[in-house]
Amino acid sequence: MIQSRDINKAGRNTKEKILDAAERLFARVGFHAASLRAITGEAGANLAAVNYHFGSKVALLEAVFERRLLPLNEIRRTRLEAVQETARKEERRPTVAETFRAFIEPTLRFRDEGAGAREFIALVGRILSEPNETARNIFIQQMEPLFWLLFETLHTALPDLTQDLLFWRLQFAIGAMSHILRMTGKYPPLPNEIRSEKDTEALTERLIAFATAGMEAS
Amino acid sequence: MIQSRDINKAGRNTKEKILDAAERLFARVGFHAASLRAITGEAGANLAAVNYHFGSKVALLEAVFERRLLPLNEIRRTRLEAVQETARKEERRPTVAETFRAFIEPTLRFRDEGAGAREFIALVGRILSEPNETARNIFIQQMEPLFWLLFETLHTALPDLTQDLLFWRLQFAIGAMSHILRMTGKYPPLPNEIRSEKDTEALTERLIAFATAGMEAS
DNA sequence: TCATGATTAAAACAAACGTTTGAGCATAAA
DNA sequence: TTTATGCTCAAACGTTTGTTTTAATCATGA
Repeated sequence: MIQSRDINKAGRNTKEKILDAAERLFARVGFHAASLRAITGEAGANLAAVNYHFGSKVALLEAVFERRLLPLNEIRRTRLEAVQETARKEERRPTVAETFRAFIEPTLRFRDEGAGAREFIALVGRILSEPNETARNIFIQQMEPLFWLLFETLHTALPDLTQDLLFWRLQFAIGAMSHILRMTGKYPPLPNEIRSEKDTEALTERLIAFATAGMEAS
Repeated sequence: MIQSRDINKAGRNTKEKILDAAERLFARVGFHAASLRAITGEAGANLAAVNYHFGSKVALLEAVFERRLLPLNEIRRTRLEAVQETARKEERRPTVAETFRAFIEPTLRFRDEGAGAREFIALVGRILSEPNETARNIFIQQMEPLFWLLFETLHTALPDLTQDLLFWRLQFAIGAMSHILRMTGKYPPLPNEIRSEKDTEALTERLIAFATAGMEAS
């Protein structure tokens, strides 16, 4: 009875299968357009299972976030603090490149930790541009402390920039990142002669280089 | 009878009021979430008027696009071609900065051409990240030739970049631009001590500087 | 003045949505 | 066995969606 949740494998599997399917569909078609019938259908579960296990659709979205965003944010927070700590010990300012690397590398690397993680990363990019406020607010709420840690680190890296200018340039960088996170597969107008670079590591380096140069623009 | 559409002022006003309201609501809540009842309600028109005047909801979206996107794209195309022409006459390569200026300046300036235009620009940013394919495809279809003109101009400006690298950096820049186009009002986690820079011209310069530096990153 | 076509109004349509209900089934504790 | 609990299931709930229909209203040319 106490650990019935762990013993009842059917129940646990249903809950996780719903989480997986929701992650996939939220990322692919957005929160609003992903119906509970489509989610439970893909999960092989009953329609009522969502409201039984999670309470509501938005609670399901929160659960999808918490399962992956908390660990991911923990990694990014740790790496950002490590950048600050290292720079402090070496009595220098953190560089913009290493700051962005601490943030971007774990984010894009997350894509290679299994199919579900890849869908989740696309979901992050998708939610950042969701028109629906309830969906976006859930995400922003979990993101805001990390955003300001990133902002603060960049501020010490670029002390000559006004906070106003720094804020907007960071928004540009976030826009660039979330845009490519959203780009799953056939997204852009497809170039035929251009080989689409799927390699995560190469894309990471390119994004870091782009964002760093943009932040440091004279 | 022949020009009854022009004579009947009530009808013309209804059609345009619907276009205005649709523009506003599509930008604010997205295509999917903007119901025809909300649109016609805000326009002060009857629900059936949309299907009478436009045929369907997606046709309404197309009409909203065509009213403003065609003139805007014409301006951007002309300016991009002028950049190429000027560089050719002066026997030099176009610069990245003037290329981006030709594209970004008309886009953001469009915001100051009345309230409706401002909503439309937000809509452009919104549609670029719409999960709904039908909505996005309508936009991409009208955008694609301009995208490749921009790509080609940047390619001559940066001949040392591989097409693959250029493509991705341009995607980064587009992501940055569409992100701020979407940022109407209270969008980002609001900084209190940071004065939000609303001035279009200043924002344009900042975006051009950021994108240019990113494209030219070593 | 009358007829005609354009436009609006109100109502209804089927479909899809999130959510709720209550019965049924399994398993563990008493 | 009996009781209780966790879970699944089919069915229905009331809304809301885009679209269609039918009748009424309006402006205009003959």
